[in-house]
Amino acid sequence: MRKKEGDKQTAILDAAVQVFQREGFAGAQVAAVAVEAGIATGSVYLYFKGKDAILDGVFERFWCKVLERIEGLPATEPKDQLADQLGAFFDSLSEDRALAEVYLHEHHSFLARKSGVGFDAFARCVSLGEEVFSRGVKSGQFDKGISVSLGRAFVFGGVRASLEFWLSQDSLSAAQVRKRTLRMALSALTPRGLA
Amino acid sequence: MRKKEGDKQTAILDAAVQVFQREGFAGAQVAAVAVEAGIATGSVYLYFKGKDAILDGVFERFWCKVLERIEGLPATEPKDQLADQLGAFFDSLSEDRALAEVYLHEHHSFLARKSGVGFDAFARCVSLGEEVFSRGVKSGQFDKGISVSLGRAFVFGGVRASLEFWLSQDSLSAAQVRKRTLRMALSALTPRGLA
Amino acid sequence: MRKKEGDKQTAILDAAVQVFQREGFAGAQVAAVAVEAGIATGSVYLYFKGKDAILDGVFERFWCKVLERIEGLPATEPKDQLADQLGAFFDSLSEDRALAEVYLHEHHSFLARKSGVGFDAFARCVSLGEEVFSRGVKSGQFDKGISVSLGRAFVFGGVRASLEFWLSQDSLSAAQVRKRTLRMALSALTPRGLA
Amino acid sequence: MRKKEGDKQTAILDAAVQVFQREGFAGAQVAAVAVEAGIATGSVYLYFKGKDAILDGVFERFWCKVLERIEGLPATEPKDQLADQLGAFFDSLSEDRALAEVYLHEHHSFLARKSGVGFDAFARCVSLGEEVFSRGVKSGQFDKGISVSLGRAFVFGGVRASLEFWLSQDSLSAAQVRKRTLRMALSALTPRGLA
DNA sequence: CATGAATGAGACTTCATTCAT
DNA sequence: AATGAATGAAGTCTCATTCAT
Repeated sequence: MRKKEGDKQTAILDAAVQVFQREGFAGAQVAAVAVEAGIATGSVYLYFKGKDAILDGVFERFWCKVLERIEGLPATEPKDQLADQLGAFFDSLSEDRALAEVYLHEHHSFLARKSGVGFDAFARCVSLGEEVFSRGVKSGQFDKGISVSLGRAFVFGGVRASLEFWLSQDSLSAAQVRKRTLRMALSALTPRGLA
Repeated sequence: MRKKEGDKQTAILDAAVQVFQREGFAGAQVAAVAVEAGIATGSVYLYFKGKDAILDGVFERFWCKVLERIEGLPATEPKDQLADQLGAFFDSLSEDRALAEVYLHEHHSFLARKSGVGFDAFARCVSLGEEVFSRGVKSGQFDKGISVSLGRAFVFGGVRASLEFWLSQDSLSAAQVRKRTLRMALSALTPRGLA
Repeated sequence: MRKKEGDKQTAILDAAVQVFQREGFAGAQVAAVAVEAGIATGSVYLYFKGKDAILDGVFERFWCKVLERIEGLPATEPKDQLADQLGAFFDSLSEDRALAEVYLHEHHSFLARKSGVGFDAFARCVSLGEEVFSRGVKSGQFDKGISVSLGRAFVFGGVRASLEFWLSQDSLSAAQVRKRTLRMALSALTPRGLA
Repeated sequence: MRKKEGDKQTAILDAAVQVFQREGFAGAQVAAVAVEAGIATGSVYLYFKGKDAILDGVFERFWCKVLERIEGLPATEPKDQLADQLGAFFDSLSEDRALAEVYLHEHHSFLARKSGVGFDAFARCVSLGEEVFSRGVKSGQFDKGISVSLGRAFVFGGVRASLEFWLSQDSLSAAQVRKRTLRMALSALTPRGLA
């Protein structure tokens, strides 16, 4: 797990994801992260202010990547675009099991701080999602009886839970879970009674 | 002898929910729980083996209550029964904001232990949900292209996220969130293309 | 291990010996002594002021018994009488393995307090031993080059160690160890050069 | 990096001996040992796994020193060599009153663990003593009617008791007690009837 | 006398963070 | 910049003792 000497910040984040997954954030020791990153304990503090900042760093990197993907998506039909957005979120986590577990267990404490570059990226992702949702509502593709933020929260939560499910089993592949999850997500937002 | 005054076990659980909400489980001190419960620190250990056991106790009480509600539901149409089950889950949390927050933040560590009376109750709730889902799939009400456990996970996660949303805002009442959430949940599982 | 209801003090002492042997004095809980004695924790404090007092009680009972035996010995030749005294000490411990272990491990803390009925009995035993030793020195049976109290301490310590040895093995019976130990003890005090 | 300043391990052991003597092992606080050693409480745990390990460390150092002395003794007549061995043991303790008291009070708990470098050194000392004893028995200098291990235990215990005696008084010097003790020890093992 | 639930001071130990090198 | 030994505050849990019943 020796990282390129040139990027200790990255090495620390990678190490942190591994250690946080194994021990949980609360149970993880900064010294263990340092060992995993192949550097000295004290060096961690040259790159991060403290333990919390490492977790923030993990999610900052994550959300910036997701944001990048989402912003790179072509503007298509609301339904398709929303599916692409949720898919990007799903993929960003399913590509890294350790990160996915850390997300499931520790993301709430990241959100609680409500500030920082990472939080802004997160908020922007949410915002982009809600924009697409709004467009869909206007065009009648999405149920207008659901508040936009509630709808966004619901499908987001559903995707999150699907990931958790995927991690817990071996029968379904990430692709299978992804496909079914997106179908459910869109279905959830689609007005019923309508064909 | 000094008799058991009232119900200290209950008092501790109630206190724990408050303290865990305020400080988070990791940040909460057993001494603070004791103060909140109006007893001495050491007394907590007469009722719970340790700090972890208190958290287990909180969720054991929660899931046993949910299970009781769910088992008390009449056997109706799969769609209705599933809505009732998810509603019971939603209600059990929306009735107690502090418990809801503790649920959102700490439930994963409860699940990680995978044992105890509380876990059994949780597993039974999951099981009951999947049974209803299965029935619905057979009767054609639910999409048969979704694996039962994935579908259950998705809607469960959606409801969880709706609760989180509800806690974060003031515009929508619990009843409103509940109603829309259940509609989304059922929609998610309903085959599309069907009228 | 239920004791006669009439003598809880005795029951507590008997129980204490068992528990102190198993756990050591420091590791023993008063509650465990109470359980072993078949009474309530609080009741212990009706008979003993505290945990220390129980240990004192154990050794008080022990030394009073030893004193009784020693005082009951006939006045004979110093060599024989000293052997009888040491034998009485040895027997009082070898008759009760648990007590012997407690003696070996905890007697020093009993002595450190230097007061109480038990300590007086102990001091009297020592004194009686030294008297006989002195007589033996005068009559030339014992080495006059050894200070009386040092000689007494040495043989006492030797007997103590023999007991410890006896507890640690199974080849030699108590009687065998006793016999050889007394021979060594007398030999230790007998002037040499008389070869 | 902060280099190891001096020898903290040694400082801790020295401090521990003082504190254990004053308070007894059970009553001693790790914090007090740290203060006595002039370091922070937490630093103790950089050198020792826990409180028990400190006590083990004290006796490990002690027995290794005794072993070194004993192994350095010239091979002479069994009587002389045994006297030298016991003398080395006596000296190692009489040179440090605090250590002697700790030995008297806490050595049994060290032995109870029956493992570690210190225990091996102890066992080796015992073994060397028994070898010499055996040789003496074969050459007729020592009483063949005493089991080797019992004889070793007896004289060992006698020396231990003499040390305890020496600590308790002021009339006899260490040298005087030593001389008389060794005479008694050898006498104890010498066959009688050879009068 | 008897009970045993309750108490709460106190100890061990951990670990995020610092800083001399 | 890098190191890792040192720090010391803080928290969990124990258990001798008390006292209301």
